[in-house]
Amino acid sequence: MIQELKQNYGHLFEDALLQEINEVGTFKEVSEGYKLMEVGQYIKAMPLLIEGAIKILRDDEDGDELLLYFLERGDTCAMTLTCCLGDTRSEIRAVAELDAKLIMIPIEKMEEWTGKYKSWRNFVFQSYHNRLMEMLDTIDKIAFLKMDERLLKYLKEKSKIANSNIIQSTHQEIAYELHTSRVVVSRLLKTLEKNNIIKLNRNSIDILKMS
Amino acid sequence: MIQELKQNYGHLFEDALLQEINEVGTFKEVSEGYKLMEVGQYIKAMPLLIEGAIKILRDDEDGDELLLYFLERGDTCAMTLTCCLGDTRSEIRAVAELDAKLIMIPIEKMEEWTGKYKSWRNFVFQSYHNRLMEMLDTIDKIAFLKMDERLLKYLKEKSKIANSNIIQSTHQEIAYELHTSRVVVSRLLKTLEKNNIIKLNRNSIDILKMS
DNA sequence: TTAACTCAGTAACAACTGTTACAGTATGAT
DNA sequence: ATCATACTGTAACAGTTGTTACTGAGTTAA
Repeated sequence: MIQELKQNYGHLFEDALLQEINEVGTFKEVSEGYKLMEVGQYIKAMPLLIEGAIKILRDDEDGDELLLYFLERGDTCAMTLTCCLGDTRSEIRAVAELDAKLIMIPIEKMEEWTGKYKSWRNFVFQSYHNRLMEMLDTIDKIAFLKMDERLLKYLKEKSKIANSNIIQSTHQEIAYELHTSRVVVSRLLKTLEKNNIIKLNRNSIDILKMS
Repeated sequence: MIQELKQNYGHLFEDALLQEINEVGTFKEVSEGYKLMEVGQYIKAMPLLIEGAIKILRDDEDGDELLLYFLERGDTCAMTLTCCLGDTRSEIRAVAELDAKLIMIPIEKMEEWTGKYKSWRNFVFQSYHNRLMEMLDTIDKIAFLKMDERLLKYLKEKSKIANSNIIQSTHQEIAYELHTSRVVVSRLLKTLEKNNIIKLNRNSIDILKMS
């Protein structure tokens, strides 16, 4: 495991810390769609993402959902960090967007390392910072943009994460993540296709213009 | 200053830290409406709120705005924390919601103290946690609630912050903070009045039912 | 090849929100 | 008292989004 760790986090952490991570961390490999975290679940470990992508979703009590943001290589889940402190339950749901490789750190180490390693502390602060910025961005989108703009941004983000111009999703799946209905998504996608921005196929969408 | 510091933060921080805060912090008293932070401004100090309340607003490029959340006694601004790290500009606007008393800490101390004092570290983490939870709450409101529910929640929050059943705002001011139009606010408020939930006056609203 | 199922396209309509316009009332300044 | 201004109420309408219903085209399994 140590080589993948060094590759992704070597520039961030000092050797002693990398050594400790290697000792206490457990390697985990999950496939696309794997549920890493459910709402209400207690958090026992903190993930360091080595490869792949994870999507973070917010659920409300009526079963509605909304995509908050994606995590990529080098990221960790700030929600996990934050939950460790209060020993509270998860407020969000985490699902593998792509096949992913993770190192799971027992939460007891969290506090120990924040005192011991400056690099760890900075990593944690930086993670909080990134996540707050993502949340702000999410708020901007739902507060200030109309559905057609949100949809287009969503498609571009998905495309970037998957590193492909082809998005493998049904209209229904997109509707869930944007918290709207399938019919609305179909309608807006059709308009995007008419404007030669995308091409629609069954179960997939080609992005033609990345502008 | 030391007595107000001890009163509000004495249970959180050890004496040595309180002493340091007292030495390097500067006391600041501002009145309602005072702009503590504009978008794009560099951040030179971190505020510890002693008394009063501060509202945190998000602006978009078209001059539209949206209320994110309120800070109260004992809170600090996580956005400030986060900006200190990257030496970046503020992403938000902060305005005194009520007359407020603050202690301003030079940002150089931030990192020094996170290494030195466990209580400070925990305070900073807890602040991040609280702010992330507030942001989640804000997202819930704008994503899952209709305008009438958002309006009612807004009124109740304002009332709680001001510690009064009377809200001193015009419909236009409310419209700005909810990112909608004055006419929509007037319309929905009228409906709330018809349902005996509020009473409307010029420049103020009485909340009748707090349920 | 059927049958069952999933997915996408479309129309018609409803609900909610945003916009424009105008009227009336309260407030404060001169 | 008069005037200008700020605030609120209301109507009429437009635009966006959400809902229901139905159709037909792919896909998969028996």
